[in-house]
Amino acid sequence: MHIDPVNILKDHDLKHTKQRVRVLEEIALDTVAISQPELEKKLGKEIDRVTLYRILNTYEDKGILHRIMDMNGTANYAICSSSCTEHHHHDEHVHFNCSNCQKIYCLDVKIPNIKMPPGFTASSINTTAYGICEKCSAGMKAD
Amino acid sequence: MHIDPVNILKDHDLKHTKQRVRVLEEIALDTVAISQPELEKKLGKEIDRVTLYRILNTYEDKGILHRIMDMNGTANYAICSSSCTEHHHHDEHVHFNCSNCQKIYCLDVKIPNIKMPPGFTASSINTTAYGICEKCSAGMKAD
DNA sequence: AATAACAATGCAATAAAATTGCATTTACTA
DNA sequence: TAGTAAATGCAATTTTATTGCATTGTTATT
Repeated sequence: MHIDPVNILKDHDLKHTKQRVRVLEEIALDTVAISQPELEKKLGKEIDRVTLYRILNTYEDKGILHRIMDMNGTANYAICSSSCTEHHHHDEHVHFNCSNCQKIYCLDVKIPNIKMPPGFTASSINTTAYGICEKCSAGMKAD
Repeated sequence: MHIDPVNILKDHDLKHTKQRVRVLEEIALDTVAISQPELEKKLGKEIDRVTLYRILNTYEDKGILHRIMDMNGTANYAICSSSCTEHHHHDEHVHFNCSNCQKIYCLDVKIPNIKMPPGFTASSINTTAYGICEKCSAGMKAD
């Protein structure tokens, strides 16, 4: 799947601006989620801090990005699967948060069904595993 | 199970101070997790903001409290089960975050085993469901 | 292509949340 | 009960997030 920022914007009735395109490009670069502070570092010279906040928020609202909170309460963003809509996110896959490099992976593993106790109605669910990722466990052997 | 702050402190080699006792008392009041801002509101007159931060941190380090991040990146705290130690938390139960009252419940539901992809080694896992809790769904009928 | 309408951006100011250093107070030990 | 070390409170600072408004840029229409 190839990401085309311009089409994504069109599909969601968002105006085409260079800042919005840049944000999507940057996030599409890697398959892992990128944190808000990292984005800020990378795009800080091109895009105002406040604008970045606003772009990320509208992308989340529109179902273009999904937001994953890490252990420290930092927001991380990844591109949504095509099934996400403005009204409901379908990021029901397991996340993996590496405690070494802090990266958050969207794993190709579905969240198992979990039965809620009487009275509790779940509309969405998130599970994230913490540990050492692929790259770090390879790298740690080498170093 | 009855919570005795004084014994908890002793068991973990922590000095007995009235601030530490108050924090534990406050958290033990309810079975649901309480957010850092709520604690601050409740204890703000008795305990300095900074002290509260420090107490919560040491409690987490010692395995007395576990911290659950909600959707907004706000820290919530609940008393750990007895099996938690200084070196490893065992809060491997499902959390439920009510989108109405924002409360976080520690459900008596174990997280199912999830097989990680090759190269990924998980040392802990967290799953939280979002939706409407028991009390809110009852209350919403009434109101 | 020009322009009108409106949305997005950047900047400045403000607010909120978290952290640090240090003087004072408090708890535990001998 | 005196000494020691740790915990607390306060002030200052830093970091993160939010708001208002003037300016710029995008799109639809002619």
